Amino acid sequence: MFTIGQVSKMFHLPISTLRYYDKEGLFPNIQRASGIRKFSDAEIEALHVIDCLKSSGMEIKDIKQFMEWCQEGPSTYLKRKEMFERQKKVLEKELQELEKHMAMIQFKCWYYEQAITDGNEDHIKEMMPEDLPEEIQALYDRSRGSHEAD
Amino acid sequence: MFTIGQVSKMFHLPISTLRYYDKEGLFPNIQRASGIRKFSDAEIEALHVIDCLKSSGMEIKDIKQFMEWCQEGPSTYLKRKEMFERQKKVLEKELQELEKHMAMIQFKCWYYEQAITDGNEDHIKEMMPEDLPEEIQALYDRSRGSHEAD
DNA sequence: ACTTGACCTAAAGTTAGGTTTAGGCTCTAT
DNA sequence: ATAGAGCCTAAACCTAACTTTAGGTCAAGT
Repeated sequence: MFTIGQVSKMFHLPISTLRYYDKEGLFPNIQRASGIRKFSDAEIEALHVIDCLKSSGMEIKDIKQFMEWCQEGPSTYLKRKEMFERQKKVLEKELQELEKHMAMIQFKCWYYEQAITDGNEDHIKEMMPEDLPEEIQALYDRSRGSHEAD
Repeated sequence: MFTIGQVSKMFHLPISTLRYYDKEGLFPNIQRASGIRKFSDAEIEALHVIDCLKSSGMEIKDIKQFMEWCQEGPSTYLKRKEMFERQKKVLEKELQELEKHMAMIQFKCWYYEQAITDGNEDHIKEMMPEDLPEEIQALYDRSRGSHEAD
């Protein structure tokens, strides 16, 4: 069992945020000892899940919904599973985007390194349609994959 | 050269958002023909960069700063390169988090599949400290990697 | 006795990133 | 010539997710 202050340090979250989460119904079963919140394993687990679901952009109210399902017992197993499967797809898409953006950033790092070496962008821009070093070209192409291709 | 409507479709961004970006100074050199914005290659490239930088959580005002550096010419090459290098680190961290969260989601998918099969969570919870199937244990462990280990 | 630290609430305030509204201009096709 | 499409601005509005404020309880140490 932990106090709000301990949990705050554990998860690097302000106390005010934990209270806000509680108020929003994210710890539907939290116990209290004369008014003071007692964070048990259930709430710690909830916070891991919150971290995970928030990272894929899920809103507080939908996370709350999940927490409510957890209260309702076995009848909601399927809903809960489906929800994680949906989130899996969201994360997969996010991962793809992230890789695209990483390629662009690597390209840009190379680009500015060259520009610094050359003192200008003229040389690079001449190469730009197709005459980039193979590896760099690959980064560039990856960084624009599918903008109209969906 | 494209109109705002064409660009809106190209990037799947509302027209209002493009105008907002312009107002915030993200297209510092955009040309106009009798009041109407003309999006050239420079602005299209800017939008690719905006997409990329926004995805790592960079704020509009910092993206604006970058666009201003682009206006200032060769004297800012180093700043621009350093900025992309910082963002690279941000994305790398994001990638790590994403993988952690993916592991948790996969674990949860397995968990609820089991729960549905068993009709309850009792069996799983008994296994929970250490007796999970090896592959599942690996997911679980990855999903909690480094919460106090920093 | 009193100060300090850690907890509590309700309610107001903040911020970023848009979106909507209201009004107006200018082509083009009917 | 008039209706519709697509462009424009300024300014008001919106929302989620917090954060801050103001005021209060309670236990431990000095």
